[in-house]
Amino acid sequence: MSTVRGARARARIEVTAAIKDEARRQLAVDGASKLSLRAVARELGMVSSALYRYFPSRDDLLTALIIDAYDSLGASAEEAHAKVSGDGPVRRWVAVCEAARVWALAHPHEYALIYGSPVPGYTAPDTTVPAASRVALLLIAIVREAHRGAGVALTPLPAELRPEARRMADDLALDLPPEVVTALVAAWAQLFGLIGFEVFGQFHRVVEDREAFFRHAAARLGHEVGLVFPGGADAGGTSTSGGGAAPVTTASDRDAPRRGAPQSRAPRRGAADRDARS
Amino acid sequence: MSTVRGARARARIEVTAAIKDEARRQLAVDGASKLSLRAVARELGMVSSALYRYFPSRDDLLTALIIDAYDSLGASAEEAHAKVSGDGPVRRWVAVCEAARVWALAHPHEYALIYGSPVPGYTAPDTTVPAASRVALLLIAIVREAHRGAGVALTPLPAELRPEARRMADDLALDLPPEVVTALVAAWAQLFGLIGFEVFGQFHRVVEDREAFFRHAAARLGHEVGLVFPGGADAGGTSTSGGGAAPVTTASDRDAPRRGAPQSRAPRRGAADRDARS
DNA sequence: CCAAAGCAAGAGCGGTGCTCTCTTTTCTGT
DNA sequence: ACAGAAAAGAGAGCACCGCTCTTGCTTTGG
Repeated sequence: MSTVRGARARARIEVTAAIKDEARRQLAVDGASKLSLRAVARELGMVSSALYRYFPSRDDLLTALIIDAYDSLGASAEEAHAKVSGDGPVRRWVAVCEAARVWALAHPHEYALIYGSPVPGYTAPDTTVPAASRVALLLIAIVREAHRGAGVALTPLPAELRPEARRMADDLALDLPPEVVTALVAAWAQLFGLIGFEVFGQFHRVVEDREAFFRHAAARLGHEVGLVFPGGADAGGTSTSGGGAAPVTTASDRDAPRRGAPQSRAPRRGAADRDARS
Repeated sequence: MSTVRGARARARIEVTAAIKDEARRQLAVDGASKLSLRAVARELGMVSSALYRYFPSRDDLLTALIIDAYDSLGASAEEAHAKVSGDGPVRRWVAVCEAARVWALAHPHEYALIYGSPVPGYTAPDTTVPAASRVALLLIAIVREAHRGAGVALTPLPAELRPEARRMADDLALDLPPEVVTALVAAWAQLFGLIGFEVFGQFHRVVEDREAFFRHAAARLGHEVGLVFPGGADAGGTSTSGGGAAPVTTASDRDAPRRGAPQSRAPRRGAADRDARS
């Protein structure tokens, strides 16, 4: 009953997919705000009114594209994560961040659709929530596992933020300390700040080697959420001292004890963290 | 030069301002993509074609609005900075960040215009650059002064990033070490990541006490660029040691399992419902 | 004072999202 | 197997959009 529900049902699925494909194609050319039902219909050889049999309005088509974009991004991130699932948390964290960046650069207009300015007069329905959460859930899972496994390094919260931090911890991941959850939410937003600036061209004439820059920034973000850098390499294997964990030099700031011996018994391929990729 | 150049010239200036005002008003209601020259003209009691005497196209009107928005944001930030110019670098840093956030929340559509998805088919002319740089220059100035004064804490860079970091340092602020410039650029993007997520509704049902959250995140950002926290106060005055600088305590070390085993990373539906833009 | 320049108005072009009606095709219950 | 229901396409039409071009009127500077 579920497989072939008749020629009509199958045709509907196909036409729906064709509409979304053509819409996505136009999206990549003209951007979301120029998405035109008539143009899509024209390209598909149908008449504009016929599209309304499939999507009751332009906004509904947009919603479908948004969900697809979230899912595409989420799938990319999950796939990248799965590829390094045996590695340490920092590496997994950076892998997910990089996957998000790569996806965004490959699909700038779809990225704009989901993380850019909201389309005015349009509010995304709750149907988008599960798809939208995938990357965040991945990040949470990485940090949670790091916490469960090797432990995470905590940064104390100011008093004024403590109740809110506890609330967020309750909402999002009950088994993580509020300090970590707070840092995680911030890192989540900051990650897409980095990606957005690159995709939207704000780094034009500012950052040239954007891949290296992003990798470093993502690693710093990972440190910020408390992931412990094994073996002492932030990202290069050549940095001094124990990891990006603590500032190292100049005047005033003397650093605090790191957890774990800096160089002792790299549990796994610590230092080569990212050199393997170049 | 701007003295009375005849009634006609003055009228032109006034009408131009009136058009921009009305356009801004519509922007705040309907958003950038719904900006309609005809509607502006209608509201102003003129005919649509007359507007083209003042702005040769819709995009040129948009450019004018963009520059105004950058300038408005920049002025807000500079004003906030001036108000705390006697304080330490962290305070000034956070003040500028908060000013940007407050401005963005007060002018969400103008914020979307300058930091949201770029309008497709529209590329901002170089005329926008000076206005767009004001906030960044302010952040640079704060860090530079902190560096000259109390010294900043450095975070070592990975080898692969060093050439690029040096290049950025040369471009942006010759008298700052590359490590700081790199962190500064990252913090700049991350700051607008935080603001953007809040303005665009990504924090809906995730962060409630957004002001406290932002203040903390901004302070962490300040630390990340090497600002030294005086007296150990993060934002409220309860943090230990030399500032939010270093992780202080570690989380559970309870049964750290051997990490060879592929643990299921059970995402476990943890009440994680967030809303994308609303 | 008068030609030149600036300006408003109107008509018009091709485009948009969307609705309504009418016809054709496919599915389904008896 | 067939009639009725449901789904789908076609086309006309509405009100809007950005933008262009032509036609007159007003201001201004030499």
